[in-house]
Amino acid sequence: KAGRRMFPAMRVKIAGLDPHQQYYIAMDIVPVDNKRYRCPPPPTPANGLITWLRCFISLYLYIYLQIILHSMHKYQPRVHIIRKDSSSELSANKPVPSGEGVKTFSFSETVFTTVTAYQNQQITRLKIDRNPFAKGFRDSGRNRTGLEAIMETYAFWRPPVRTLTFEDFTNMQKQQGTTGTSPTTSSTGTPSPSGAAH
Amino acid sequence: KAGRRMFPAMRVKIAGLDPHQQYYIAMDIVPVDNKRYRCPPPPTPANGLITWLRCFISLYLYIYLQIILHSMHKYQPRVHIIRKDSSSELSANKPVPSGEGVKTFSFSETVFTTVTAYQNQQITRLKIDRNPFAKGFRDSGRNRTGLEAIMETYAFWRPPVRTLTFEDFTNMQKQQGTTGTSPTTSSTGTPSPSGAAH
DNA sequence: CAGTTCTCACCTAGGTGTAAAATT
DNA sequence: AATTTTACACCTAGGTGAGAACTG
Repeated sequence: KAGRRMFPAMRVKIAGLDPHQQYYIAMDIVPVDNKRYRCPPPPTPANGLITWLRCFISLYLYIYLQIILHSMHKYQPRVHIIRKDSSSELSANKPVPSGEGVKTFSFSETVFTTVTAYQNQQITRLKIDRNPFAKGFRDSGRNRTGLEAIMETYAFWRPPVRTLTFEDFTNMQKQQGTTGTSPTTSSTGTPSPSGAAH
Repeated sequence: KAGRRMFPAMRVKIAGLDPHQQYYIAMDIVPVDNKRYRCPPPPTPANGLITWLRCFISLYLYIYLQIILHSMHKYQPRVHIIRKDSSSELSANKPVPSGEGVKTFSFSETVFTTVTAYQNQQITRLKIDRNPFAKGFRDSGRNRTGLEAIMETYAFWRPPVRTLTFEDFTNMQKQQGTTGTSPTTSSTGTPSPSGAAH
């Protein structure tokens, strides 16, 4: 066991795929630059957090990627949708293919900076308040109430991990069939996950 | 949440598949008869337990099936290997197809009887000694030692749940390619998981 | 009374930030 | 001095059988 889990997690919603076509969904994380960042890190636009909240998500797909990042650097997660017939071999070690039948999406809202210790007290509070595993550090004095609390609860709510069933794929195909034709993607995520040191 | 997890879990090892062919692996549980069993249940052949222990298992595939069974009945788990080109639609609700390209395996060692309360003290001890979640009830006086303890540890050891990666499939295909040609299957399992009542 | 359901203490398994210690 | 590593208390999440309570 090495490194720590990314939080909040990268989440994407995909619509408009061709139900008669098979696709690969790939994800990677690429460096934004070669700079080494020092404290305090530049302020991060956290207002995109709630903006992208959506209520209906049809299918949860958990991928445990073990990605090694360098600390104190900026990274950009990307999502790739690859039509299966685009005859390029897929491998975890090779770069994602490009060209016809391959679409890559990256969102500036999800750029994050890796750290081993939080340099900013606001980031610490954000994570303590949002991550259920950090409940032990929560300041019960400043509890959020009402709609705000509910929204925050649902913003990062996730069902327990499970393996997909045939019914999931059936429902997925049904839902894909009811939408349009051109690929659309939206994402929810924030900066500031802690990264695993090399 | 309803019912309880099957323990020990059904485990199969498959070899001899054609690496250039795609397959579905399916599993179901069928009733052995319509009888309703009463205490004490007939003695179960538990000696097949260690007999089938194997050291090399290349790939773990976790499937969380939610199967509803009736209590106090006997059931037989089955495993199906279905060549993908056998053009019959696969569904969780329809019965498994049969015919060319479909092979079904069932092992009498894995027949089990569903209960809501253990009728046999030996079964209780078996489960307490083997299931890591029941460690709290273990009688530390009768600890097994030496090779026996190691074997028992490995007999039901399982890695943490994770999603498969491309490398897993790559390795899987390599390993399949090195073995023979005709499908072979072996299984480890014992009777007596507790079932979810209807 | 035979079976079933429910609650509970006790586990496994692993994700948090903290603070001290180690490293560079 | 800045950064990383490590051990730790405190969580989430959920799987055990025991035993009480419940049901027909």
